[in-house]
Amino acid sequence: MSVTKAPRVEQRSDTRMHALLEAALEVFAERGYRTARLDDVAEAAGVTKGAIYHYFDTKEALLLGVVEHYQALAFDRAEEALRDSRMPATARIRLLMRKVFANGDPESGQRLLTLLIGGLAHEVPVVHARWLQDGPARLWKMIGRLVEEGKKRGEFRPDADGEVGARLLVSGLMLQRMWQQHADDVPGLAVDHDRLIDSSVELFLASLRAPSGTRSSAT
Amino acid sequence: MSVTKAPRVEQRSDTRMHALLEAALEVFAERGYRTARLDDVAEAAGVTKGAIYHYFDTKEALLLGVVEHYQALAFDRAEEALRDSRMPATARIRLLMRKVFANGDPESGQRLLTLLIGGLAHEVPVVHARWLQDGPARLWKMIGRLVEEGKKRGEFRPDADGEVGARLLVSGLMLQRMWQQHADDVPGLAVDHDRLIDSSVELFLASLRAPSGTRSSAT
Amino acid sequence: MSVTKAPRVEQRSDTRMHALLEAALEVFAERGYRTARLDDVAEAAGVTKGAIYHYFDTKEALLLGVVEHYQALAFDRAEEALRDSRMPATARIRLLMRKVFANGDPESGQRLLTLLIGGLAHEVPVVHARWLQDGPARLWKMIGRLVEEGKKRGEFRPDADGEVGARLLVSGLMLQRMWQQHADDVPGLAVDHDRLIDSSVELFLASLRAPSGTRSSAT
Amino acid sequence: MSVTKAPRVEQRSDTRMHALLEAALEVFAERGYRTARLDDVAEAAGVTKGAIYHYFDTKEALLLGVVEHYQALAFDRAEEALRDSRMPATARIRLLMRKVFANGDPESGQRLLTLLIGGLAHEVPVVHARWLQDGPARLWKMIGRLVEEGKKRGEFRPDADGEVGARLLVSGLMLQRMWQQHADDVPGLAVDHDRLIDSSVELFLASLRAPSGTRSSAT
DNA sequence: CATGAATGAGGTTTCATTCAT
DNA sequence: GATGAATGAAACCTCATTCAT
Repeated sequence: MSVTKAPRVEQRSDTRMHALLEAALEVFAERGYRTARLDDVAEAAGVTKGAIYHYFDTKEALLLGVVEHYQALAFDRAEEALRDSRMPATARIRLLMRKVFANGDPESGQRLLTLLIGGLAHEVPVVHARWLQDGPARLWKMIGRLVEEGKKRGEFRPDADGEVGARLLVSGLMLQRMWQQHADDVPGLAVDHDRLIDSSVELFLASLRAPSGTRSSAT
Repeated sequence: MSVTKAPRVEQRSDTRMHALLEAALEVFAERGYRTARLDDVAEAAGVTKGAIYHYFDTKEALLLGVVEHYQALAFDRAEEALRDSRMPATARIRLLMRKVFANGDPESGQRLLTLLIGGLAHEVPVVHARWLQDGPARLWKMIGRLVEEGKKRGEFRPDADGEVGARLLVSGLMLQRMWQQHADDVPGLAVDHDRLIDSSVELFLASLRAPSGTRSSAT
Repeated sequence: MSVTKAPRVEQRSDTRMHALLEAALEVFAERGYRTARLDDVAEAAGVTKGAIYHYFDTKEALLLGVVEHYQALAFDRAEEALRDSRMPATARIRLLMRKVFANGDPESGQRLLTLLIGGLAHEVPVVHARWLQDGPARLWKMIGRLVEEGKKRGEFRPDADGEVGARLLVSGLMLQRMWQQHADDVPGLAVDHDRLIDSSVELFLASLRAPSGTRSSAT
Repeated sequence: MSVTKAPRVEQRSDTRMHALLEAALEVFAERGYRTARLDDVAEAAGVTKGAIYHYFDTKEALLLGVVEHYQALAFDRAEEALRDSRMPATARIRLLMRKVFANGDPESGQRLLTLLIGGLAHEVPVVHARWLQDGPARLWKMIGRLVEEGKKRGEFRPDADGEVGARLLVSGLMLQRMWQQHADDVPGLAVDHDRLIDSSVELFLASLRAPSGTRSSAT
């Protein structure tokens, strides 16, 4: 009997946990971490404030939970993209960026970024630093490695500063995406989401590409 | 006591005002707008909390003062860069980006960005939206116009998405600069400041450049 | 599961009850009644919080249970001491105090006192008043009666204020015992437990004793 | 002008401070430290809750302020009693106990004891330990020294355990006094205040006194 | 009987803003 | 103009108590 009891509890716990993470992302991104009240999170999750404390010791722990959860999701997609193929670096970079930035739910992606890039640096420096290292920095290092591969294969010119390029691509897309959340308030801010990603990636690739005619010299 | 007060009210006011703006930038950027206490600003400016209310009606008004002051400074430099020359678009873009991002006091530039990109979106949406429009968006539109010019002159290939490129350049550099403030806590985050700007600009220009061999091969 | 439950409900109930009382004394004395959490009591008793409510309606009821249980224990010993003998008052007082204060488990005695003398007065006035009446006051009245007996037999001088003396003896010993729990933190606080009791009783008796040689002269 | 400003501020500050200390003693003793709400203290002092934080960083700091303030007052009286005289030890002990326990405001004395003996041990161990050391323990050591003097002069018998006696006297009186606050709820608890002190001291002295007629014969 | 998730009232602490001096 | 004491509205967190399973 105790065999069947445990799973049920886990099941329920997991469901609630998940609901809390979603609600927290929503509210934190909407209001900002500091500004957001736990009451709001609770309400969004359909529970009362106190219930949150069954799952997270502290407001900050809840935030950390959110960050880790969604970061893991994003990198699962990212690594899947890289594992799948033995395509040219160019194609793999395109795929990687699509997987990371153009996921099914653009809303939640924007939200997370708004939350993470914004205020967190001051409000919860530890969480912020951790995210910076395990998120953006990790991503541009992935791209950096693909660029190196591409250079070896002669796809890219050997003198391009791929590291900085990768940083620019990642940071630029992130900030643009975050700002899209304010598209309504700032005239001229909105861009089509797919155009943003595609053009950015193509420009990035173009900036690295070996000038035509010099294909196989280099390295 | 009233004898000495009258003569240089304006003078003293301006000095105090300036001291307050500097102190506010410092404290807001250090602690974040919400987290920062007016007591701290007052202390940094060498006055008492109540005195702030002689110059600014509200904490938010103080913030707005800071944003406008430093934004004006940045765009004075920017427009000076554009007005000065009739050089090729390539060169003008280089100059513009240098003026905006590589100003004499990298500290204060970083600080301002940290403040503005960060939490402000949630905490003071009005100020944030205003800055977004008058700052970053204005800058990438400037660049966008230069790109159009360059296309007309044959410096750039006509099919490049200059608008998105300009956005990426501006956003990417801003976010990278902001993150540099956390270089100590996140291993592998630091980049040389000049390399960041130079490489970014060169890659941006490279991505727009007409493919070698075609066109007239001019710089 | 329901197969094993029925047979020894009573048995188990009593055991659980007892475990709860012990655990509650331990936790209440350690942390204080208010500060102590029912979770802690439950954990110390090896059950879950909810289970407590099968035995006690309320936290306060649990406390009352503890007080009555241990108070009864103490007075069982006390009355046994008095019933046993027809000795001189002096000897009976010695015996009484030993039974009450020098019981087998000095730990639990201290704990109880710590709990009862401490904060209870404010936190649970009803329980406190009840304990005061049925515990200390009852004890010093017992002693008072023994003193009266002693006076009649000429063991004690008739003008001694036995009532106040008994109060002083009881209160003094209780508070000293309670404070011994902090012997580690306060230098110079510790005293040997037996010396405390013996010396106190002897001094009390000496203070009552008829002056030598002046047996019948009074005042 | 600044000459006259400072004193006035100090003056006001001191007055408020004092009002807060009095109010805090009142409320803490009435409700217990934990149970007491800062709102109540504020109300009793005629200010709002927030104002307390101008004078004390924390609820605990306020408590510490109260303890130190009233402890200092009590020991000022005590030391004055000892300094004044070259009387026999017997007389000095009587005077000391009177000064400490029978001060002009029996209410506030009781209150303080109620606060200090009660719950503090669990709730604010640091403050409690400090008080124990600087208050009761210090007092019974004072008495202990007087007893030693009295032994040298032949006032007291040399074999009496003065140390334990002093402890008993101090603890007993304190606890009795504290309990007097509940005299209304517990029948038979009340004693006349002066009788309590006088009889206690006389019994204490009697217990130490050399048996009549055996002045120099020792043990 | 036992569990443990959920509730919700309550209290300390912070800080922008006001105002008498 | 400047001061700084006072206000009072939030917001996080705790925990006794309930109840469906």
